[in-house]
Amino acid sequence: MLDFLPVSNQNEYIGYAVNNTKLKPLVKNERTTLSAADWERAALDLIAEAGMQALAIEPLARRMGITKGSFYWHFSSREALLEQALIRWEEHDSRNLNASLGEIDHPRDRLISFFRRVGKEKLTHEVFSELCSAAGHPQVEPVLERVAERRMAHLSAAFEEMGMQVDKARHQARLIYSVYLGFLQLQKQQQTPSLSSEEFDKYIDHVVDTLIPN
Amino acid sequence: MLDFLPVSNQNEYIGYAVNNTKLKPLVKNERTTLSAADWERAALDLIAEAGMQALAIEPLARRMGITKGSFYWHFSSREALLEQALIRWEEHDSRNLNASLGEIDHPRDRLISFFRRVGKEKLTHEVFSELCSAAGHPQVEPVLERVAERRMAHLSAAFEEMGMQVDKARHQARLIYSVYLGFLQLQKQQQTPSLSSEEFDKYIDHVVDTLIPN
DNA sequence: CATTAACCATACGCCGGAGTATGGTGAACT
DNA sequence: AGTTCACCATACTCCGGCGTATGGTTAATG
Repeated sequence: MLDFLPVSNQNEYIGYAVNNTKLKPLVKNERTTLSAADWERAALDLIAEAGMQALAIEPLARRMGITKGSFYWHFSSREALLEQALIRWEEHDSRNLNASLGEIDHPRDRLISFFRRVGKEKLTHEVFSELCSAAGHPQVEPVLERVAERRMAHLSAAFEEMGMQVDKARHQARLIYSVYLGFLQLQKQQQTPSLSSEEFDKYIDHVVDTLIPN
Repeated sequence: MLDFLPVSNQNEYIGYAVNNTKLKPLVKNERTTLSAADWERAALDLIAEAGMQALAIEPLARRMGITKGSFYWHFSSREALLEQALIRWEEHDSRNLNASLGEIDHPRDRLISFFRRVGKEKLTHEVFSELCSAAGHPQVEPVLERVAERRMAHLSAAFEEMGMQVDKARHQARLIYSVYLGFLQLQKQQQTPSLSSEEFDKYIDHVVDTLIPN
């Protein structure tokens, strides 16, 4: 299970739990107290599994073996939880993008790695996929827009580095990003080869061949 | 407003309304009785506007200026309505696909027209877009699978006609269909050029150039 | 003209999730 | 030792959609 923003809780919430109670890792605990971050992570897990419409606070609480009473101490509403969870996810995704594409020298390899990444980082992608299904949701929409902008900027930059003129690079970036989105959609429909088969590899090769120059 | 399966109501429902009451177009009517087909069309309209999760029977009834009492005469449940509405939509879409692609001679033009179709037939595409957001829904999933299969078969056939070997044609079809799905997604995120601008046309040209040989 | 059948309205009970109120508990500090 | 505070449980109310029951209305028909 990924962690989504490991520590650095300087901005934890507005004025609530800090949960620094782990100065001494007590003996019989392992039933310590929950923090807002725990709820956010659980929310993202649930979204990944069951989609946005399944994000209800009571089922979530049941799933965590706890009651609503806890939730409404950490958050003022369901909306607030979603907001924080989305922020957490977006930050995580943004860092991820830089980490996995920032340190690859050749732009061609960067582009290829963009596709290969679909298989890795499952949770992040599952969340993303569900968020895409919830475009139109007022809280989700701006997130998707920013993420798309960021990713397409990366792609576009890579193409420019490969000597493509700006307009064409933009178009190509949009095109590739569309392919990526469409792939996620087909994946949700179980209409994509099993992701680690040779069929899949051949398809990826085909995509790379037709979409990435050189 | 499109009609989705105009007449031919031989299979109207199981044994219910036939609604042939319009033998004499009476004078003061225009407040005639509703049929199951009316509910199905209204359901599709609602899905197109607000998505699957908004398909609730009471709001739908309000929207139609009527009450639940009518609905439960025509249908046994919300699920039954959805089922019929999806059947209606799928048939309509299937006929549409053949109509708009079946009579174009050159396969290249057929492929190009596949993209241009996104702009036309708004309602159908809006419904489709919302259905995509509801992949995972047990009643929607099989529909999406069949539709994807049908469309990719068309695309694949066109590429083969252009002299492409079978495997490559399949891959290319999947690729193009992915682009199409991704485009719909970006459209829902309002991140696609305004659909009738030159920006849009240039993008389409770029797509056609890089994805369609010759 | 009375009856039947198609169609719709009204009124109900049920369920599940959102919030609220309030009280309980354990650890930490004084 | 007692108070405080962070955290959680319990028990409500409210709301909106689902499905049912039942009765009303209208048109066709014998």
